Formats: sequence, structure tokens, C-alpha cells
Amino acid sequence: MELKQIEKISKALSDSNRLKILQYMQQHQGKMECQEIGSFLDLTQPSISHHIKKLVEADLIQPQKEGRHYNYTIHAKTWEEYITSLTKM
Amino acid sequence: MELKQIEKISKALSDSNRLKILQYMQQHQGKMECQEIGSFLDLTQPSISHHIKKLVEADLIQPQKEGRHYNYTIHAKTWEEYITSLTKM
DNA sequence: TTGATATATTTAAAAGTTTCGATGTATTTG
DNA sequence: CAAATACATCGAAACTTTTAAATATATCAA
Repeated sequence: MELKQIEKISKALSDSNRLKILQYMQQHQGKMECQEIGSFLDLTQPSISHHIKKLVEADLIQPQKEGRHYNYTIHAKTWEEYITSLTKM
Repeated sequence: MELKQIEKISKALSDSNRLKILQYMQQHQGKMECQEIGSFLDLTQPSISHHIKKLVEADLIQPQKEGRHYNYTIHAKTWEEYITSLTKM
């Protein structure tokens, strides 16, 4: 994995709201809907949207549109590659 | 590992200059002197000092004073705990 | 002790991030 | 089609990070 990508993923992981989103996803079979987040994070909808975007851009989660919802799933491959890169580093 | 600590370490890893410092250390038996960094990173001495401080504060590296130098070693325990926390998350 | 070397700290500017209100867009429902 | 729902985008304020110049401190060497 490229250094720039490691940097990007680390940046995505460097905010506790985003870590909480990821934790929540893991506790729900790696899936969640966007609106669920509002109920456990004290943030407005645009802020949540911003955080999710960072996670998507880092390729840590993948969005799937389902009607007017989005469903997000953890992207295990990126996750593994990141961990592998850190381990080798 | 606490969420706040994961956040802090991720933040420390979210800058390519700091990643390069860590890579350099790994390629040199987990050790390096501060001045060596100036020769491969295009940064001034205060900037390098700042980056090293971030890594020390995240407990990713440990400073040891030797004369007028500092020697830094990678702190394997923190590294492992961080990776374990991510894996479990 | 004086000068040189290695690193840290302070200060300030520039750049980036986070947050929210307002508004926009797409999709479903009535 | 109009209203409601889910999410995205824009714009601006507040805050944080990165960087470097200037300065400080500690250690070694002569």
C-alpha cells in the first residue's frame, strides 16, 4: 500500500466520531444506515455526512444506495491491507 | 486500547513525513538519530522536532538521550496494541 | 570558559479540519 | 404532481495542524 493511502486511511481513523461509526458498524454485522448514526452521535446530519464521506474516500466503507437510504458496509480488503502495511512497516 | 488513544495514534500516523520517519527507523533496526532525518526529509529542524514530538506523544517511539544526540526506538508494544485494536474493531 | 553542535520551544502565519445552518437533489408515498 | 424522507453540498465560523524564523538549552571539545 502506498504511503499516501496509508496517510489517508490514518487520517480517516483519526477522529473519534468516525471511529464510533466504524465500531457501530462492526457491532451490526459490518452494516449500517446513515440515519442510525444520528441517534448515537451528537452531530447534525451534514456533519455525519462529512464523516461518512471521509470513510468512503479512504475506501474503508462502501456505500450502496437502497431506495432513499444508503447502506454502508465495511470494506474488509482495505482494512486488511492497511493493517498489513502497518505490520510490515 | 481506548478510543482516544486510537485516535491519537491514527493522528500521529496521518502525515507522510511522520510515516517516512517511521519507515526509516524500521529500515535501520528500529533506531535513528534526529539529525539523520534532515538529510532525507525536506524540512527544517523545528519541523522535524515537531513531528518527532507527535510520534513520542503517541507513544509510537521512545527517546533516549545519548550525549547531545537523541536516539529514538520504535515502541513495539504500542504498535502491536494499536494493530490489535484495529483488528478487533 | 568559549564555540560548536544537537535538539527543543516560542511565536506567528498559512493551510486544513470540523461543525452547523441553509439549501439542493433524489426517491418514495399519497 | 405535491409532500415527506434521506442524504449531499455550500458557505462560513471555530479550531487544529503544519511550517519556519528566532531563540533557548544542553552537551561536548578545545
